[in-house]
Amino acid sequence: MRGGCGVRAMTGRETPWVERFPGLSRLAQETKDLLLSKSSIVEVPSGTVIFGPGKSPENMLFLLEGTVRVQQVSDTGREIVLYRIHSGESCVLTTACLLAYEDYAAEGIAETAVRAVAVPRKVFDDLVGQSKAFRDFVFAAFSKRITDLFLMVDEVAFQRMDVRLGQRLLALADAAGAIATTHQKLSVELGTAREVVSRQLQEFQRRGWVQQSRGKVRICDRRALENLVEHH
Amino acid sequence: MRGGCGVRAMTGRETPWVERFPGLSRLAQETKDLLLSKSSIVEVPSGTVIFGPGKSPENMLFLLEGTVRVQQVSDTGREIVLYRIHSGESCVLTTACLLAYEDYAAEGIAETAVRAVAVPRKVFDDLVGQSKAFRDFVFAAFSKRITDLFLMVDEVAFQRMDVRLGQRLLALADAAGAIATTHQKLSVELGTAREVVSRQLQEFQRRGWVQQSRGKVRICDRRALENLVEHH
DNA sequence: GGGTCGTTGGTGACAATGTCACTGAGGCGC
DNA sequence: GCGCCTCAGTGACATTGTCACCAACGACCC
Repeated sequence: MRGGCGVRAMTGRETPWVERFPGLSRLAQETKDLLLSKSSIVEVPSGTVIFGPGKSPENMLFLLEGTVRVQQVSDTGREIVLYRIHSGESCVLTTACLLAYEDYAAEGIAETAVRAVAVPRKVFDDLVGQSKAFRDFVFAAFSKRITDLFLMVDEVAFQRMDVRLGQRLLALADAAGAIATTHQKLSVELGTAREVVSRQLQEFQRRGWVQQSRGKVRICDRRALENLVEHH
Repeated sequence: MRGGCGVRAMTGRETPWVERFPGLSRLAQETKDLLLSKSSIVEVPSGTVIFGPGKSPENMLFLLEGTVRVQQVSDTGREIVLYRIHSGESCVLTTACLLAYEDYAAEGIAETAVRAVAVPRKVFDDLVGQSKAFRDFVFAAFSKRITDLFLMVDEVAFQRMDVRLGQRLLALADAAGAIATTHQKLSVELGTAREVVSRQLQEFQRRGWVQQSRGKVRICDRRALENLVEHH
């Protein structure tokens, strides 16, 4: 599963990736050709720090497979997950930000093995100039990110910890309700302390909503958690 | 000072506003002309809700004078100031966001009398397509906003209240160190409760750092507050 | 003047969350 | 087994948020 990590040239033989990319498939053929010919596909293994303080990326990335976790590292030593970039989404904004401002404290980490299209800045800029459809794609991505960050601020500032933990558990669980993570990692998700997560999980377990074991949490009563999240 | 609130056509006789707008003055003359001919100047009185839930703006705004306060209104009834748009900056991102997503909870309020240039969406899109300089301007605005929001999340999640209050007092004070505001308004700035602000201000006063009176706070020892903020 | 009312700020009790120091349990390599 | 590291549990305490209530002030009316 965890493929190589080099840069691979496009062959053009297989189904072009643009078509499988929601939001880009409606570009003009001419635009697609430009995108296909001037970009390359990169693969990075899970755990790679794609960008971070002192490490700016020189390309715009469009994720084909995998997820990238973007988190803020505070100078107090604590961390909080800002958002994730999933396949079908782009790193555009993050990249743009980091190019514009040197003193950022956010980092992007490949959470799984990642396959992405790397588009050079120059090509990206040309595309924005040429194609209205591409512009719409880019601005929609920016907009989504900013509104999400608005909600993030709202959540961090005003939401109770039990509700936020419930949300994350539901979001991170697989179909069977299992989550392979530690209390420490969950605390980074929420930007809180490990002890707080431990206490909340104990309370959830006491109520029979989850079952804990070392490095794992299993949701037993999804309905109850959803109810908690709903009725904030 | 509080002028009319209508839309006024550009006369073209006075110094074009583009020139006084940092970041736009380096546009090509052709681009400037397009911007000048297709946009209008609007004036709104202090306190006007420029956009909010259920009230999307149909134009992109470029602020010539005044400031707009953007705040998130939580469904719990609490509020927090997200950022301010000052003269020389644009509303682009906010506008873009709100157009893209209906269910937002942010609102923009004219904090002073505001004079701004209203650019129709179509013209805005054309400009982004035509001018690399305009693109750079827009992307720089987006980038700045997103990195600021990153810092905002960091601050809300990890910073102590006394430090955050000290920061705001320093930021809001005039040259003489005076701030005309209530504890309630300060609590909205920080997204906290009024009682918390009252307690912190009392502590600051006890230490001789500020002097309180009804509806006013005066900074007596700016150095001390700066020291608090520095040494987080 | 006196009365009424909304705004502003003060207070105490309590709950929720964050911080710190420490403990012990589980897993892994040797 | 033994040592070592990660992971989780615990209690004491500080900070912050919530709630209910009250007092002071200013604006307004009579």
